[in-house]
Amino acid sequence: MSADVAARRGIPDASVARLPVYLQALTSLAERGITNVSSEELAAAAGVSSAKLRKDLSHLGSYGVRGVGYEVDRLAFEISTALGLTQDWPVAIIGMGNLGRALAAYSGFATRGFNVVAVLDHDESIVGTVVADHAVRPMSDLDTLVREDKLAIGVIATPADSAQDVADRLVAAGVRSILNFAPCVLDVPDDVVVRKVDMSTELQILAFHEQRRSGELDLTDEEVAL
Amino acid sequence: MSADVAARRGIPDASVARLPVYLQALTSLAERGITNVSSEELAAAAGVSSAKLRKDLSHLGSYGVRGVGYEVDRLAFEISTALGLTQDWPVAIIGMGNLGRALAAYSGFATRGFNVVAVLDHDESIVGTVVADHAVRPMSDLDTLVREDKLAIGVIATPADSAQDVADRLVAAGVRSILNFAPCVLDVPDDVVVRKVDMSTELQILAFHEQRRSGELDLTDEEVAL
DNA sequence: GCGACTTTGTGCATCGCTTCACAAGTGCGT
DNA sequence: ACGCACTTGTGAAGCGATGCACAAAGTCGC
Repeated sequence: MSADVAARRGIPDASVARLPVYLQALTSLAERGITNVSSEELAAAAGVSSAKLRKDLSHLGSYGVRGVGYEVDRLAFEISTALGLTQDWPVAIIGMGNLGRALAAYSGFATRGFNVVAVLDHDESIVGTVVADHAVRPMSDLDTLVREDKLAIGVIATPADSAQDVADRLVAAGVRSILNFAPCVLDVPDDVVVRKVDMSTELQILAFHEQRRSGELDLTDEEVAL
Repeated sequence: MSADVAARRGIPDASVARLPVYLQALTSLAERGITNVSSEELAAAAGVSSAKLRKDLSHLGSYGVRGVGYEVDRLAFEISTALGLTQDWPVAIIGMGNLGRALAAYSGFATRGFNVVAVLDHDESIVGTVVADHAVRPMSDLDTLVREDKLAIGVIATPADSAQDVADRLVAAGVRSILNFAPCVLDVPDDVVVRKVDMSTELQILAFHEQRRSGELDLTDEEVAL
């Protein structure tokens, strides 16, 4: 019961962000027929240290057996429960450009607790066309979706200059979780959670490291004073 | 000169990860004709605290004027320099599924110092077809691309089960920066930098917060002992 | 049963990032 | 020329995450 409390309150954000990775690793192990795993092995599969893994899992409860390790299926279930994946979350994708269509067609949603209930677009000429088995709906359908389909998560796949407007409409309709693919910062109320995915940002971070590497070569020439 | 040292060494990872956001905000401000900005204003536009912004910028050097603020163009240039965006980085996209094609068509690359020099796929029946002005090339072209086009960054847009194999080929060819869109953990040597972008992971984090919110309602009933 | 071995869960020290608070520096009005 | 209002840059304190090391708790062989 104390574990149940920990599962709801005070799991560090850094731990939460790693739980999906552990779940991926566990699923992969299960597919290979592995039923038991030690923290050392699972940590290696997830690319983290074993101490970190054990500390993360300890926030969920005590689901391992000392001297043995973790049962793969059991641990996957417990992580799924902690993440709230025992229920299906209705998701809507807004913006049917290249990226939006790719996301709509992506099969990874359905496999783990997410259900694309609708795809929308602002453009009247696109509304009505079919993308990945979904008829594209107009933005005005948002309220209906929240009310009737219990829409909980909105995915923004529009250009940057439309993103804030879409976010405002999502918030107004009652959506409090947003995944933003547009390369811009969204301004939303405090109780709305936004996660940003931006490949330009990631590439720029890679460029930084790439540049730093090439800079290291002539570092010895310059910093003699250090 | 001391600023130049700081620009190369010891910029905290957390700061580097935010620099692209600042750059976005600055670009947006410049487009609106704004030439000067205070740390308070820029911080608001980037969604961070002004203290954090100033500390981040202080790692690059001292490019602000006390009592006035920052010149937008100048600061954008300095951040671009720190990130290594003054040169164009050659990028290759591997995997021409839905996502790979969407990425290849994405215009955001060219605008920010990245140049898609090639798109590749493992599947022989796709090789030779044209995607977004690029003829799809076979995986065996990787070595040539690194040698002749100075390919520095590889973008993996394949299914999860091919991703590790692609990563191994990239590393073998000499690529040391990888952006991974496949939902799996990549095992690479220490000197290779991998950034992972995974919408399933992000959705699961959103699901956690969404579930925690609904759990808070009956929290008062349960935790009387606390 | 019992002792040797294995692995978890966790207190503690450490590290790095964030936040605070203010001295130092700049422009402006008078 | 001078003081006032404003904003940057930064030392120092605070906070959360990470890594270490080991006691607790279990299994296996005999």
